[in-house]
Amino acid sequence: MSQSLDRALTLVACLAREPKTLDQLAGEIGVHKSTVLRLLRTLETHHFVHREGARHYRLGTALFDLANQSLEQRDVRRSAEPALAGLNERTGHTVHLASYEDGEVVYIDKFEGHHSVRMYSRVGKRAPLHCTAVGKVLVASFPPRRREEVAEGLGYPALTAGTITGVRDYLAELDRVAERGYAVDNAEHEDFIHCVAAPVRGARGEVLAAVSLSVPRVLLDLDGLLALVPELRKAAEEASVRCGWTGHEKGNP
Amino acid sequence: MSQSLDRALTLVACLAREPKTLDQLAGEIGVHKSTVLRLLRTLETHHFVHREGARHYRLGTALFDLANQSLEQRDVRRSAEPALAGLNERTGHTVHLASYEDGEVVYIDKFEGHHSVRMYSRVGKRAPLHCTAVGKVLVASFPPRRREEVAEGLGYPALTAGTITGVRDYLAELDRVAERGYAVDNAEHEDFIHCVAAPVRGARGEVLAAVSLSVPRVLLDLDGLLALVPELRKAAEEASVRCGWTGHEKGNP
DNA sequence: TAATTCCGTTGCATACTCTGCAATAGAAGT
DNA sequence: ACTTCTATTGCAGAGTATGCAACGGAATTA
Repeated sequence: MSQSLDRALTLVACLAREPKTLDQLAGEIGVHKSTVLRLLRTLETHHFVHREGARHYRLGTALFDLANQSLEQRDVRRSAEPALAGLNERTGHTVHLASYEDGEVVYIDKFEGHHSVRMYSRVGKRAPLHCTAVGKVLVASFPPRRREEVAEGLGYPALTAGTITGVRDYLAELDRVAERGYAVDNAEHEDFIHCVAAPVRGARGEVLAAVSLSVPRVLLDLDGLLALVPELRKAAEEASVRCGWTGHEKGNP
Repeated sequence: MSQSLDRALTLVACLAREPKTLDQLAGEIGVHKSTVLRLLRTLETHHFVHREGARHYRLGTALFDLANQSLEQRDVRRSAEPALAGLNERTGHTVHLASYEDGEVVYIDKFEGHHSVRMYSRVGKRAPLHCTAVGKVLVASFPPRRREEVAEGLGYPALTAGTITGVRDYLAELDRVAERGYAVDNAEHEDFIHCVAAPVRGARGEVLAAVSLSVPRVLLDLDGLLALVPELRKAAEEASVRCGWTGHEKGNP
């Protein structure tokens, strides 16, 4: 592990929240300011950070550039876009596209709901596997052995009253999800918001990502949300077709 | 300048184009693979890169996250969004929001045109100041002395037949832009595409960014494009108001 | 206007981190 | 089974990053 690189990346993460001064940064990561200065200078030449006035640093534009290039590489995202935009248009609710990465869910695309009450999220944000509809869909797509492995590696923090907090319960839930073909998060991640999710499949039937609808409970009760499932699955299927999917439901090759 | 950090950031830039193997990367930056491996590992723990299968690395999701957090901080972007979306909706053409940074233009937002012929660009991309409408608007907003400074620092590469290639011509153009309140790029950056741009101002009248309309010439001739200027200025003004602008045209406080 | 404080910046010597090498291990292909 | 290719690890030396302390400039206070 490279010390200086590690420190530099930590600096970048610190700056993500808000612009900061040299001293603030030095204090936060516990390194002398001269060191921080030098790291910042290198980051600056690569446009990773940018000087704001004389005494503040903020994130630079290389991040935008890299992120967009990276997103363009994600074929699922590009392929799924029209289907998700349509779903968002028709339902008026927040649509997320998420994939599995290192024991977490990562949001790779988002379409804002049309209502004023919105869920807070962000492309690139990570979320737990055990209490999100997308997480359930993604893990449910794994072969049984791996499913257990992953399930056992989770910490099951209880984020709301409804959060699943044990391996057994989670595995049982995954079975249900795999069988039904969609997952529900009944305010298990955030109070006041519930979601449904369905898988997006690729050419060989493998699950590439999960699409979800996130709706504040004040706008729609659980039955209302479940009534949207056919619409959701239609969109997920449309996205799957765009990703090269041809076959039908099942199959873990 | 930190060597290891410099190398690591270069690696990230290399990965932006496409996923690569360890050896490829080592070759590209001219460093032994064991070194590259260690840098990649650190980058990986920060989610800057991600292992794809066993022998490929791609950009990680931290980039999305940071980029989006950073964009959320850019007040201009958030404030200008509705006005730009409206302009895009009404005209059907590509709308860009750009700001000045280190002698270049940086695109900080983009709304795709509705036509199949599109301009290639990307949020985060950088472009020259001398041959873009947004560049002219941004530099024209500087006080005279600084304007000259910047103008003299440019290289004036001729990207098309119409590109301005000298300091004098450029300064004269800036005068016109400042007077008219908008700028034109008559296929000076890319053949086949021409643009018009106008400034977005903040509370004290200072120019925060520039909005532009980019249109392929096959869709609209120059007169047709210029006919859109009032529409463009209306949108730029609307955005300015959202950014706290109250006064009228002129004024460099 | 002068004094004070707060930051950012630079030079330098030291220590430690990073680097390159060479050997190992493991996978893919023949 | 053998070859080839790639990733991975241990080690010792070199070079780089680090912390310190002093400097300088700007803003703040008296």
